[in-house]
Amino acid sequence: MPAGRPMRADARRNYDKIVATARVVFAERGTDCSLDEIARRAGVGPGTLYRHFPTREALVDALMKDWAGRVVRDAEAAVTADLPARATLMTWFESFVEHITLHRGAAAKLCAAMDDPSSPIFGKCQIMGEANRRVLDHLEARGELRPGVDAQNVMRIIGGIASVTDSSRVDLDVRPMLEVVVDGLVTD
Amino acid sequence: MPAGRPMRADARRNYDKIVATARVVFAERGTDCSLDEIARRAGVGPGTLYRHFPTREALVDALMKDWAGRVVRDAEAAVTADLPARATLMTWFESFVEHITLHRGAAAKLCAAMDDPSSPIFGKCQIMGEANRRVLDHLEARGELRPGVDAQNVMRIIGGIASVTDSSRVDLDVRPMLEVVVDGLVTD
DNA sequence: CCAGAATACGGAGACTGTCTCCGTTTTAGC
DNA sequence: GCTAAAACGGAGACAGTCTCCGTATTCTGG
Repeated sequence: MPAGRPMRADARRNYDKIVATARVVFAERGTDCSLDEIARRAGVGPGTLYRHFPTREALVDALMKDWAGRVVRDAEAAVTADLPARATLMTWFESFVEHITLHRGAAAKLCAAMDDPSSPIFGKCQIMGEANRRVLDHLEARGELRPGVDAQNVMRIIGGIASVTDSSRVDLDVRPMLEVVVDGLVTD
Repeated sequence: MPAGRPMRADARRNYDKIVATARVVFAERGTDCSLDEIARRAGVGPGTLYRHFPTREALVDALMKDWAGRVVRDAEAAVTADLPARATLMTWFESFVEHITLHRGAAAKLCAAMDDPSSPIFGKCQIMGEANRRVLDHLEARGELRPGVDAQNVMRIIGGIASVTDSSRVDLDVRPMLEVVVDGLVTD
């Protein structure tokens, strides 16, 4: 991002207050909570919130500041652990699901943004996509992946599992589902 | 459903008008359109709509009157065609996705209702679940399915793929994704 | 066929959430 | 300090959900 000139002190203060409050409220009520409530609890007017974050996704994006680093780190860890393909994929996919379901409702938003370059969180999807490709390429190079598998589609499948799990009333275990996908990806 | 007494003539008339209009508006704008708009276009007051259909899902459910029959028929067809496991699953899963994405936004609602007996469309999920189990049981009996696969989870995975596809801005082909899942389900 | 009871209608409006506009306040730079 | 630029914040427009209750329609039995 172009630096522009530094933010004015009050702007910076409010920006930070909003982000901090959003983190709390998103955790409490999920990503679809009222934005005006966040503004109220942050002690700013709604106008201030919307000036800093024109859309809900822009706010979600701001919360994911250090998220990208964690994603890349986990992908790298899965690769360097140098385990059998099945274990590598399971580890990575579990991380994937965990990252994408940080807040309730986030998974569906991320999935929807995967093919929407105009979305503020499209960049995050790209990062996720690159991390995912990193893992798959590694396995492919070792011939442990079935040919013709598109990394983007793998991301969609795992994203779908995460979304469904996230929107379910009950607490589901994603691993059996991930195992099916893993079995569908590895060569035997 | 217990018959109760027959509906009053005007009630029946309005009920039918609302359902017919909802079919049109859902097709135009998806399952998340304004319910008041449906009422307006059906020429009834909002009160009337909400009396007949207390929730949006109750209305969705009413639209799926003949849906259940089609689902069961397709599952049966996939079984009786007696094709190899891969082809059977692909055929069935493609039908599954088609049925669950009848209207934009429907897939996510169906998935969320899968584990929510209080949802008006829970019954539809049950039907879908039984149809799906029917197909999987058939393959399992022939030893063409990997052991330990839970039909409910398969439904969630396919539902997830459908949801993600449905919410995507671009027009995706689900088949490559379904193929991964199929590969993960069949014995080689 | 008509009167009365039962049922259903419908729309005004309460409520909640989104988002904007613009008069007022705060900050930064000189 | 003074001024211009930047940011604030909250009133309020707008849209969607959903309810309440006075009014209208339908059904029933005499």
